[in-house]
Amino acid sequence: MITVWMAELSERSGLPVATIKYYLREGLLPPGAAVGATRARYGEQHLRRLRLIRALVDVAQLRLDVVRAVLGAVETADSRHTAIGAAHRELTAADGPEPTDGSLATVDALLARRSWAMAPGNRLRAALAQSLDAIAGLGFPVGVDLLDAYAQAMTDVAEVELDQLDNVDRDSAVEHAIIGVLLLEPVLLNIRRIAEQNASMARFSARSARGAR
Amino acid sequence: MITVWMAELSERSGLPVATIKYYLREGLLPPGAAVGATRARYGEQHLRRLRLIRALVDVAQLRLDVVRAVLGAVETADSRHTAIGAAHRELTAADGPEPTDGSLATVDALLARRSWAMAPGNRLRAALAQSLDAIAGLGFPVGVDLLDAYAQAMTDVAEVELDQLDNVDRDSAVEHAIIGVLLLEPVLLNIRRIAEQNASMARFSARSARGAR
DNA sequence: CCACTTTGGATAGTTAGACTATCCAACATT
DNA sequence: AATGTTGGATAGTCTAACTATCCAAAGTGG
Repeated sequence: MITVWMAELSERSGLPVATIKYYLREGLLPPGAAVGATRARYGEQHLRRLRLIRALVDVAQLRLDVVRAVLGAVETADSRHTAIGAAHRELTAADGPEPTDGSLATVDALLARRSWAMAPGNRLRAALAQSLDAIAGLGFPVGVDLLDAYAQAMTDVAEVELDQLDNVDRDSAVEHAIIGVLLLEPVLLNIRRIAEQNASMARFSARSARGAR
Repeated sequence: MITVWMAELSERSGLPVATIKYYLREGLLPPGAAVGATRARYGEQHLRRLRLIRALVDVAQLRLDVVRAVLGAVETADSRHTAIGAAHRELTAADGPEPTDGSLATVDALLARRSWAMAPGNRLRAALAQSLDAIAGLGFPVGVDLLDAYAQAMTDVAEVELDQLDNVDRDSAVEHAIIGVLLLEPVLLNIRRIAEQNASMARFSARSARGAR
């Protein structure tokens, strides 16, 4: 196993030594193997962890305390299935206003239509209800057909995503679970924006053509 | 038209007077109608704007400078189509590392497969490539079949989303465009997480059953 | 019409998050 | 033995988003 000093870890990760020390202090990076009181060696996994942290911060826009929570929770998971669940659990913050009964009912109806089961304490139910409330509070409630379209689309997507996860060796399953849950979000959202622009442009041209006729 | 003083605007929006003054200074909220040097009246649109700002900050996690840019850009748009485009443009920040040629080629191939056109300067192309690079940099490149699944799913979704936009009166089209682009993102992501958990659970149980047989 | 309250506008202070820099004593290298 | 790097502790910086204070001009109640 290759091991390196702090200086090289800094160089290879592209992060200043001071920042790596900060991550060590914050418990985001496990300490290196101590060799005497003022020296420690770091391995390949430290480098991989640093890169993962940076990706979560830069791409997924997570705060460091959330990164620590996700990393810790996923690490203690004993399977891909529980790893995904743990990642979701840590990412679904229990903050903001309580969801209304109406939005909770909407969510439950959606779950029922798709025969989706959900453990009693799962915060995703409340989180979805909260995001519906936020929109309804602005006067534009989300229609049932849009919710169904989202649910159908995400059902299709989830199958393909899990296919990918099956082809991964056990060691990197944890990292892969985090990547699958978090880092694919911007990919999906960017594609949504492109699709929206194109669909919008198609309708716009169609309307102009009709108007000009 | 109903108009109110600062005190009532604060009360009805739930925001402290100091915060509303801050938003006025920052140009997020248009000034009220001045009545003398130390008095101004605010209308219903100020209240709606404040609620929209809070939703963009709390739900869509936008920074205030981005909120200002989005609001400004969308307001000067002359149709729903251009409003959506303007919102996307302001949201697609031109930061981070340059995308690699490989990821750009992957994006272009995807666009070609779906016959999606894109204006030359559109930053969405680079943004999508960057998010692919971030994942590839961790050693788990995104497969073409996953990209296609995302593209198909988002194509379906975009049609339903635009159907909603058609049923909206001209006045609130701007707000609706912002909501459609930004506030529906958390809804979609929450549904994705629920769908993933269920798909993951289904496979997990299937595997356990096979193992126990 | 006069004491009292509210407001707009300006300015200064606060808090949280994420670093960044400095020190120092203990090693290790030359 | 001189020089240089490291771990560990501590303190300082920077930005974003408020939050608080002040003050003079305007209303308002009596």
